[in-house]
Amino acid sequence: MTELAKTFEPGPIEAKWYQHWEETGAFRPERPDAEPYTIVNPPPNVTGSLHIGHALDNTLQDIMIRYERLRGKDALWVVGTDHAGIATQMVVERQLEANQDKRTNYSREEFVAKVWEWKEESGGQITRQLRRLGCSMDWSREQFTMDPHFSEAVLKVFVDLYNDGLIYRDKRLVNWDVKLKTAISDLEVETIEIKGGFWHFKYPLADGVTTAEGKDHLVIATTRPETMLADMAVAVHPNDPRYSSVIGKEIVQPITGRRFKVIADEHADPELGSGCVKITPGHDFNDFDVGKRAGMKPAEMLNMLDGDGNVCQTEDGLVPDEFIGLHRFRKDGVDGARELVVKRMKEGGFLIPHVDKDGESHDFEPRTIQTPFGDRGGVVIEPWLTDQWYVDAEKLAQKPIEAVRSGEIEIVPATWEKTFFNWMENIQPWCVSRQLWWGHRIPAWYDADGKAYMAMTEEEAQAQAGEGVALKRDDDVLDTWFSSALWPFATLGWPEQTELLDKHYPNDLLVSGFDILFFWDARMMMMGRQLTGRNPWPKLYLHGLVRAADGQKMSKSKGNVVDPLGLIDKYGADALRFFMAAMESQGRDIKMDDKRVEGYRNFATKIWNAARFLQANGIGASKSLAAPEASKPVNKWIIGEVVGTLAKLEKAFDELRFDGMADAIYHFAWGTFCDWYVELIKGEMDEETKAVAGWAFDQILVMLHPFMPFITEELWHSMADPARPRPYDIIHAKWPAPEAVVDAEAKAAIDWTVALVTEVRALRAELNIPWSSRLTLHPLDGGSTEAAEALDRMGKAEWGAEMKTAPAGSAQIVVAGKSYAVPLADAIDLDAERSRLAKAAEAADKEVKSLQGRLGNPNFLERAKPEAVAKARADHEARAEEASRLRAALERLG
RNA sequence: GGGCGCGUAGCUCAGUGGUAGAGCACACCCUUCACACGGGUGGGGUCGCAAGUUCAAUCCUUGCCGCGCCCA
Repeated sequence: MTELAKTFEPGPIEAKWYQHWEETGAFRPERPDAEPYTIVNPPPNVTGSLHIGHALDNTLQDIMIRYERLRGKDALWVVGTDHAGIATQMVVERQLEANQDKRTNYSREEFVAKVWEWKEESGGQITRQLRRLGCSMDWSREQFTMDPHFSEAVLKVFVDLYNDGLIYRDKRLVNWDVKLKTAISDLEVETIEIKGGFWHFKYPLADGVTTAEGKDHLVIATTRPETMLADMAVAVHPNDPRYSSVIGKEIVQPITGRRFKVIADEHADPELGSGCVKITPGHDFNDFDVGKRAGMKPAEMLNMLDGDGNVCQTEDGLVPDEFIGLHRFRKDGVDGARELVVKRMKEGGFLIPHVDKDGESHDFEPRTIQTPFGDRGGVVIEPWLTDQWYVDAEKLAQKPIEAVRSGEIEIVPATWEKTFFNWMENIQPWCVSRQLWWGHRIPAWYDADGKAYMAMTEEEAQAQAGEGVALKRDDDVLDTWFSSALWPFATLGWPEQTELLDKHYPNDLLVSGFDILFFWDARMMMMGRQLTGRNPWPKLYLHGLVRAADGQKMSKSKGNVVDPLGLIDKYGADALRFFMAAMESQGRDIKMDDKRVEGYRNFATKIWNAARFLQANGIGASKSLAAPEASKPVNKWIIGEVVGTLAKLEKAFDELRFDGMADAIYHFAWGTFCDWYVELIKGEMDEETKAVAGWAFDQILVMLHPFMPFITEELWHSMADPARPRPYDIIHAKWPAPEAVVDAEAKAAIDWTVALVTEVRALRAELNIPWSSRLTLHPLDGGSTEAAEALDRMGKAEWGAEMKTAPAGSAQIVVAGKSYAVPLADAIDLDAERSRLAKAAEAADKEVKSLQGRLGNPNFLERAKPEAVAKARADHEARAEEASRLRAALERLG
């Protein structure tokens, strides 16, 4: 055995073993004939660094992988990074900006080359950090979504889906980010409430027409007055009697002079404001639908903004010159189109002021507006009319919906299924084109007439178009999630039918945060079913968020981000991992709690010191996988406890109850092995005991290994005799197989010993009896006098002769219904002893009373389950016995 | 407005149709030869509120109050 240092220092041990594992290829040993077990890691952004959420996500996966590896499976944990289109492009653009440079100073090829350069130098920081956490992924097959084979798969998927009619080009409103100048997915839009205004305007009716009430105008209200420049209709509800006479009549827009119709549409709510709504189909999602219903084609819809969100001339040329080039609304303290529109309308007498409750007049009514923001750019999203590529998500969603409904795919915890169905059943077309340079460029080539040719290469496209036809490739790239949706199979070689793919696809489990259920998980299901005909995995485990100690979401802007590497430096990776497991109860968010991490660091130290004790007593590595032969109750008992713990642990693994796993191993190792077994065997170190102790400790190491890989590997080796080193590392050890059962007799005996020792200790503590004074216990009614050794060592007490009555000046204890007198030579504190006994008697009485009440109720006897009645009877008898013993003891005391 | 979840010891969280558990914190004792990052012993909860179902409710149902998240 290698002698252990007095204190456990995680740092050097972690570095040593991780390097050893990686160098020896330990993360994926050759196991060609073993049953496969596969998890793909959610690929972190190549720009990312390890945050606490990654620590949780990856710890849970590593626990599963290490567990299955110990169980002998060919465990493969696929790892890699994601090219993260927008995020990565932003990083490199910011770098350029820092040097007064910008992207557009370069050609596309030059810029993309710069991004690659950045990726090689600074990308993938996170993969180094995952190693600090002890994650055992297969680094030898590390992937990147822009790798050649992966990129080829992406393009193939695009072409195939297009040919299957599942991808199409369409002119629709998209969520346009005016800062990043690209379309983004509706999932990337965050709705935030901001303070805004609600303006009311008069829209004059043309040609002298008046309403039923005799008005020569309609009143419209809006939170976005600037869009007036592209208004194309005013809508009223078809059943609104106030306006039925003006439907089909025309409005003259005061600023542009544009004439357009009053149309009937149910979108106009008669209860809301005046009941009239201005319609700007090119700049509002609702209005777009209204416009389509009114017969307008997307191509005819007016657009008044450019990609930067500045006013441009509309197709009909009616926007006054003074508006052209203005920002959509006040920006950087400079008024924009919104402010000028209000000013001109007011000057023209078309603004209806808002009168507040104090009778004061204002241009607008202050309101809280639900406003869409881009989650990356951080600016207000503009609904913008553009040509984009769309995936027919509705069709692709069908199979995954059925798979989850039928149970082919299990979502854990199941509460997420409702959310999943709700989204999948109302899924919108998925806009997959992005106006970026970094990413998978869309494999579409256009001829002069705008006809598109889909092909893997330009040559193929040219062949389709015919010789001599001038082609131009689509400038856009694909949404990053489009490619990461292929992760479970393209990382294994798909579309080639490789051996790896055959063995490891479908995967066995996916672990992700619930925040990417739609972004990623659902899309893997869609792509998996469509492209491979199979579900990517049968089980999806969703965990929550790690929150700051006060329950707030962690964010850089709040400055409450906890760095997992800092926690590892302070407490060790094993402690952080154990914390993550222990706190992960299905679905709940985890509140960060350093004290708890510290507690698990202490747990690691406890294990460390237990190993030191065993070593000092000549106890080393076990010689067999099965439990050694045992004759002594204490040894039979601890073997049975291992069996019980293993059962609890495996059940928790089966149910993905990480907190249950942690609880089982923690309580066995500390509460059972260290607190009782080790104490009980002190001074009884015969060969049998040494063998059992060494075996039991090995079982702890192996069961703990998935949670605390570093300390267990270190102790695994240091427990071995240097002359006979372990035949394998613990990472490749065999999962416990005790081939033993719980011995009920031994268990009863040890339980009794534990109760005895606990009673004696309580007596000492409550009566303030110093450990220097030895006690003698006299049975009063034939109670057992076993376990003298334990009583001596752990209670500093010994058995005395049987007595009929307790002598004066005795304290008394009750163990398993039998009384013992404890004569105290020194003056006994009678009051303390009396109150101690009275308290115990009262507790027993209270329960007796409650059980009596239940048993006295004929309804209970008749209707309750027989087991419940039997248990109540047994409990009543035992507690009544105990109560009477305690009362008797009290009486004897006088 | 729709959906989901949560309110259990001072704190962070488990849990079960038969009168509640853990860790931390707290109090007292202990430098006992593995461990003070330790050992021992305790105190502490009308399980958010109200009704209902039941022999029995912290657990099931409904309503209310408070908090959080997602979607429109």
